[in-house]
Amino acid sequence: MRARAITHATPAESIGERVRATGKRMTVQRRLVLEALQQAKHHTTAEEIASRIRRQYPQIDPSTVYRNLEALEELGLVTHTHFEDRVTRWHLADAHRHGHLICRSCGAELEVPMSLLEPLAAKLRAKHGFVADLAHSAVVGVCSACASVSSR
Amino acid sequence: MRARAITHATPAESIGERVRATGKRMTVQRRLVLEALQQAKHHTTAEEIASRIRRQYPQIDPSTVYRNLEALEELGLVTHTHFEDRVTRWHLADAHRHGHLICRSCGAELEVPMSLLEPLAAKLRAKHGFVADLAHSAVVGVCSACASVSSR
DNA sequence: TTACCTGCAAACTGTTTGCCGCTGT
DNA sequence: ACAGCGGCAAACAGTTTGCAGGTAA
Repeated sequence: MRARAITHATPAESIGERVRATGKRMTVQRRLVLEALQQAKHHTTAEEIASRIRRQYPQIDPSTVYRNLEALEELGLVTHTHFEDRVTRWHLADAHRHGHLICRSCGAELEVPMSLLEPLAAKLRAKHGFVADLAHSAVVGVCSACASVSSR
Repeated sequence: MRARAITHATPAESIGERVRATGKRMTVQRRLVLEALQQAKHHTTAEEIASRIRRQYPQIDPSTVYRNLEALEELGLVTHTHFEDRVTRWHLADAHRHGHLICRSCGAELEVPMSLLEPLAAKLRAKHGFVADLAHSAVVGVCSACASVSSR
């Protein structure tokens, strides 16, 4: 058995196959984008991905990162979410899905299990036939620490 | 009793008072921004506000609109929400609050009563002490029409 | 060999900022 | 009178696009 540089839920080989199966190619840059996403574990920004890649591949261009993220998202391998700023966060599609709570006062990020958000999704589906993706945008509010300070 | 140009829940006079009470001023441009927000009823963008004002006051500058929206938000007279694009939506703070559902397939916008979202907010408050503002960001997903098409 | 993909440079959108003269209070 | 405010122009961040040469399959 061949040694693997990457030990992850989805082996690099099958990702390569999925990419090639659609007529797309597995380039060095595309692999590096995928590796950067795996190493980050949680959500990252395109800029973070670019600068991480730049360490071993300095000529990487931001536009290449963006184009790859878009291509990989089309293949269903990558998804993105929105926080409170203007920056898109990216992660592997098979990564552990969860909701995000963002404190508008201190910027703290909390993660909550999807099971907590699911009842609302079920209600929206039942009442409006709307299939909500509650992990797509962070929930904005005030965290417990900031709330207790401001209520004094 | 004096006739009012604006008939709205919050009379223009008291808005002017609230503005002046904090050392800020009620300028022509600021009044026009407020009027544009009232006329739009629902969420609008800064650019929409600017172009609406431009009809009767052509020299208005986008930066003036932004600065006014920011100032009025500080006073609690105006709030903003985020949809799926990169554009901020603005509305009067006393406007009817509601949640937004945005279809990522056809772009349709649905409004839902806050009462539907409230149970989740209550849960987040109870479990995490997090005071969620569920009207701040639209809920992204797939509307019933698009969902039924794509599931065939 | 032929799409697909890359790096580079330039454009683009929504928004912010510095400056300086004007104006509401 | 004087701090707040407006218009203008320029800067800004994040992202997208056109191009021409390079490379995976």
